[in-house]
Formats: sequence, C-alpha cells, structure tokens
Amino acid sequence: MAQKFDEYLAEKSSLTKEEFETLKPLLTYRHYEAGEFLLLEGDVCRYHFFVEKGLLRSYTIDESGKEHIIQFAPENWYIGDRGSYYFDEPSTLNIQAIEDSDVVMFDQGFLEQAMCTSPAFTNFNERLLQNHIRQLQNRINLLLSASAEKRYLSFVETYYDLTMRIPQWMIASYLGITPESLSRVRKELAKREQKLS
Amino acid sequence: MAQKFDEYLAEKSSLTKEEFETLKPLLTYRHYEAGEFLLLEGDVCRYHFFVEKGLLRSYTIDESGKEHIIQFAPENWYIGDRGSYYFDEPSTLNIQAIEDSDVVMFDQGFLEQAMCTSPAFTNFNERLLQNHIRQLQNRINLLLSASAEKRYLSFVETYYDLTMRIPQWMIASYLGITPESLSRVRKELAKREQKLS
DNA sequence: CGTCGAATTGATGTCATTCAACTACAGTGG
DNA sequence: CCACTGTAGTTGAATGACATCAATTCGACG
Repeated sequence: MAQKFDEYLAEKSSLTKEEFETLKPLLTYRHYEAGEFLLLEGDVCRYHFFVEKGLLRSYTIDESGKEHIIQFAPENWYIGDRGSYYFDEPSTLNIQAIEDSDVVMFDQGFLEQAMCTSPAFTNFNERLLQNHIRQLQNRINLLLSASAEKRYLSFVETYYDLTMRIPQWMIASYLGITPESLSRVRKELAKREQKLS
Repeated sequence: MAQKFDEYLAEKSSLTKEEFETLKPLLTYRHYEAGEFLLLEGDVCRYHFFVEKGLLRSYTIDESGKEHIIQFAPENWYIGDRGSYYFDEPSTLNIQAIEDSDVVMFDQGFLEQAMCTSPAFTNFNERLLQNHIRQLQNRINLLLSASAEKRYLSFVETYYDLTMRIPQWMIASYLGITPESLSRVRKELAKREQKLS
C-alpha cells in the first residue's frame, strides 16, 4: 500500500519522498469491497478520498428514490463532498465503491501540513480546485445543451477507459437519462457505425 | 465608485480599509452599459469581475446557435471564467451586462497581493472557491433530477429578487428549457396558486 | 443448472420542443 | 402625437425525444 499516492504527489506537486514521509502519519489507508459505502447521506464528510486502486462513485437519491450519479473516481482521482466537509454540513451524497478499492483518506490537517511543508503543494491544490470547477461547468453546459446521444458520445470521449468498467445503468444515471434510453442510443450508434464500413 | 468592493471585503474577509488602500492600485473600475460585453468567446479571460452595481450574465453558444446561460452576477457577486483565466485557454464563455453596471476588475496579481497582506483573505478566497463548487454541484443535481417546474421553483426560491430583474427568456435559458415552456410552467403555477385562495 | 441483476426490445405515454400566430409594450422617426 | 418596428411574452397545435411499463434475453456466479 501507499505506493501510488506518494508517486502521484511527487509527480503532480513536486512533493519529495522525504517530505511525504513526514506527512504520512496523517494519512489513513483503507480497503473497501465493491458495494461498500465510504459516506452515507446525512453524515458529515470528514475526509477526502484518493483512489489508489479501484473505482468509486458518488450519487444522490431524489424524493422518488432515483439515484443520480454526481461523480466517478478511478485510480488517481479524488472524491469526497467538499461542501459538507468545508461547511461542516450533513452531506446529500452517498459515496460507494463500484470495484474493490484501495483508498487513502486524509483531512484538512493533512492539507494544511502539506501546504506548510511545500509551497508547490499549495499551487497544486489550487490547481485541483480550479480544475474541478472547470469540469463541473463543462458538465452543466453539456446538460443544458446536448441530447442524450451527444452526452453519451462526450462521456465516451472523455472517459473511454471507464466505459468498460462502469455498468451501463450507472453511465445512464450520470448522463441524466434512463438505462433504456442509453441502450437505444448505443444501438442507434452501432447501426450507424456499421453502415460506414 | 469603489465604495462597495472595500466594504464587501471588509465584511467578508476582514480586510481593513488601510490594507485595502495599499491594494487599490491593482484594481480597475469600469462602467458597462446594458448589452456591452466584458468577455467574448475565444478570448482569454484576463480578469475577475466583481459587480458593485448592476447585473451581468455569462453564457455559451452551441453549434445550433442557442445561448445557454451559465451564471448570473448581481451586486456583490463575482463572475469570470476561472478555467480560461487559470489555464490560460481561450474561453467558451461570453460575459455581458444585462443592466448598466459598475464593475471592479482584478487579476491574479491582486489576489496574490491580498493573500500576502492578509491571511484572513486567503481563507476567504478558499471559501469562495469551495462555495462555488458546492453551487455548481447543486445545479448539476437539479439538472439531473428535476422537471422544468421544479427547476423554476428552485430558481425562484434561491434568487427571488433576481426573477424580477432578469428577462424570462434568460431564466429559461439558465434552467435549460425554452421560453415557451417556462411561460407555460408559470401559467400552470399561477392557476394552482389561484385555486388555493 | 437455476437464479438474479443487467441489458435489450417493444408498446405506449408524457413532458417539453418546435413552429406559427398573436398580443403587449417600448423605442424610433415621421 | 401617432404609426412603425422590434423584442418579449403568451398561446395553440403538431411533433419529437425521452420516460415508463412490461416482457424477454443475456451473462455472471453460486
């Protein structure tokens, strides 16, 4: 364990192995089986999660009981509920392992310590936030402007490797359509694909 | 001019008037007439904008020429394209004044200087970012889960004072529906309202 | 082999869009 | 002061995209 996170930080934030060693006591490593929950709706999110191995998802449940997937997190991604964490409010999100996963948990203490240790880490952290915002805005734009088919194509383009690992009904949920609709979209695309050849 | 921004910063980030005075040379004040553009698609966003008075909007245009409103910014709000600004990429957004507006423009230099001057400002800035993310996530959730009517109700609840100032077709665009649909939704709501009394 | 959830398919329903006509109103110029 | 014009908003009818419901197939796993 703990192989990936330090490599990731070294690469992305220029945090050296030595610096990482001093921070390591602030980290918690944990394994989750597929289906296990890292956070339940109503609880306050106390940690950020970094995925070393596996695949996680966060989702909400609406009044009619339907799930809506907010985010997927494969290897080298973060997940959590910043809103709940930062403003100390009960979360509206559930976070669950889709595959058996190895996860690094850390809190604000770790981040502050890391930012003290390395100014480069501060920049890196800022960059992560900015990038997150950019992604969310992109997704909003897609939801506002694109049809089911376009959304799916955009998803495949952006997360091609994930499309194999994520069950189709979850992709549908992420795109804001029903599994049936996604199935039909894919059928239609396959048909057109065929005609081209 | 310059009355509002310093008061806002004093209140929200505990930046004192004296501290503000040292930062003031880094600010640009400008007036925009209704309809004027602060940023055009394709340009890199070089400034953040703080609205002292008036109302702005940011929006994208899709391939079919339709506008999709990403954000409104009334008094005491920020607007800009963080993605473009931070990653130095051409923006996909247009930013335009809806009303005649007084705006404060500032760049990363101002932010860095302010964060140097006051640690409280650093926290405040972080808070802004986190809050922005939370808002965006909320909106995604709404777009994924709610009908036209629910989206509109949610909008009115959150931005009641703005519903008077923003033309209806722009609200429709923000909600991801057509102006006609919004008109019908409102009619339906009014009808139900009436029956209650 | 039997079971259970995922995925597909078909029939039907619903919500929102599209297109078009019409009203209301503000701004412009004669 | 009034016609002319353009834009916002409303309304109706037809259409379309996606949802819903139900039945069936597929595939993984015990």
